[in-house]
Amino acid sequence: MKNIDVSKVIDQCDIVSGVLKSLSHPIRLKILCYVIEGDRTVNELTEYCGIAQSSMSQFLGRMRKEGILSSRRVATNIYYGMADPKLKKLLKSIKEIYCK
Amino acid sequence: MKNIDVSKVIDQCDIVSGVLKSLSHPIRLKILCYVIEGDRTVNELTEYCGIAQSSMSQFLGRMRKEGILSSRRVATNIYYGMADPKLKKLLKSIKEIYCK
DNA sequence: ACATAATATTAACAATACATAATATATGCT
DNA sequence: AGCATATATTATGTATTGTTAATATTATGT
Repeated sequence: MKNIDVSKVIDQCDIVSGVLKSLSHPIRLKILCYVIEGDRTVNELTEYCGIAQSSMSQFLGRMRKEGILSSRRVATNIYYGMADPKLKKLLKSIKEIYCK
Repeated sequence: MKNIDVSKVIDQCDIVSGVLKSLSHPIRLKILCYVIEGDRTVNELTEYCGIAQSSMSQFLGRMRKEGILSSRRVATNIYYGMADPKLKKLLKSIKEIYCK
């Protein structure tokens, strides 16, 4: 196994902890775990998570601002998708570690 | 590459997001990145992070309660170490993803 | 142009987290 | 027993975050 070297994480603690903050809320994590399977509309996500539409919109808006989600409009629907390849990798790792 | 299957993450979103919350603060992340290299005393961690002793103690106490850090007393010093192998793995993954 | 469906924004409040200061506890030394 | 050092706890003010309700915007269909 490779040597443990977290020095670069330490240098970037502010940035990385910010990213992780996005995953630190159960609904946000649930959103991301759903969206990683494919783009979803706000409506789909709202029903899936069982929360108020306003809350969902705020969560999505926040994550879009943070650059981890992207959005595209199709008629009246807006599809959200994963915008950050690193986060995609991280979610997969999380699944590997916590769900086997 | 293996199929993406995050269904189990979804089942455990509450638990997993809780763990990630611990990494979502720059100082807590810094602490963990330092401790993963080997057990450290409160004093070492305090100086390393450059924060007040009381703050450090509260961060450490919190993470110990959450079960991600362990502590053992040696004379007047208390050494903190990683208590959770899964978190250890996760930190390594984070390093892989964000620091290469 | 109007009604409707989907999404976003704003405001107000409650809950949580952080920083700081002050005090308390535990251990070792003399 | 008394003192010094290391660590923990408590209390308080402040900031951040989450929730809810109300309102606004954007696009579609008639």
